[in-house]
Amino acid sequence: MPELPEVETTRRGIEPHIRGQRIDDVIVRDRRLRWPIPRQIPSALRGLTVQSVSRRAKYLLLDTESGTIIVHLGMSGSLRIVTPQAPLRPHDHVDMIFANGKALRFRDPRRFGAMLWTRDDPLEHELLKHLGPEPLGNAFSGEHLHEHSRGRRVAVKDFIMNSRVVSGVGNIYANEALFMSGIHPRRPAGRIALPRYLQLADAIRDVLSKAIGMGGTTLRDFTRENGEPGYFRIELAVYDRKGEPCKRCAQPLRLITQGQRATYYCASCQR
DNA sequence: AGTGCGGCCTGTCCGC
DNA sequence: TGCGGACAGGCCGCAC
Repeated sequence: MPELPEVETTRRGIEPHIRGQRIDDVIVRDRRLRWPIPRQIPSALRGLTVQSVSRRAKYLLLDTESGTIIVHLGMSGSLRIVTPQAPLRPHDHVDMIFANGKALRFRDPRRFGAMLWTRDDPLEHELLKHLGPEPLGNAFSGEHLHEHSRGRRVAVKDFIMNSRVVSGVGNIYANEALFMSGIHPRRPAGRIALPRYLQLADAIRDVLSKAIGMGGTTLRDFTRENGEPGYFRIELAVYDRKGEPCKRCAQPLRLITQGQRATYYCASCQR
């Protein structure tokens, strides 16, 4: 479900409610996520104060004075600000109760998400330390993509979805960015010249920024911290539009499979 | 080293 | 109406 814009939308939504707030309690109803929620999480967190909510790739980092809660939403996770009395829905696995009377509620039907705890630098955590540059940060560029793709035969779509190359580019936005830059998703990454990578990097930045500005994309079930959907869906040019006319040339869009993921593209605009 | 899969889970939708 | 199968926004870990 959530890609980088949806995670960033969540971060912006929850931070004002929990920043500076003391954690009074943590209720774990089901610890079976991708990795089990550590047993010490409730006792370790009780009494700590959330200093800030930051993001690295699709990981949310709730920083406290003595450690960091690492949250990943996986395919179906969401975080919402509720009152602790709000009725529970299925798959509401965790509540963090704050001193201001609000609760941060973690829901994840498919349980591909994660909630972990580290007292060390979270960026050095095994899950985060090999991540490539942030696509909206200064270290990401067309030159970076060009340099790291030399000699590689992997399809460019899989290449930009590799989190060691650039972090946080998921399936929807990979499809969109390749359309925007006119690159065929199956083209081998090593056979794309620098000017096209400059365009692709621009497209990745643009599509992610714009989606964040619109509160992310809601296809099926993404909801923000307040339960609202994201509005970027109406801007999607190719994703989930099989057979519909290309917005540029009106040819029907195609759907193929790459790495067990859906790829949508225009066969005449993308080469 | 780079590449391509299988697998983790539940919910939903589609065709029969 | 019921049922099986395919599919879904992520990503680790393994075999080659």
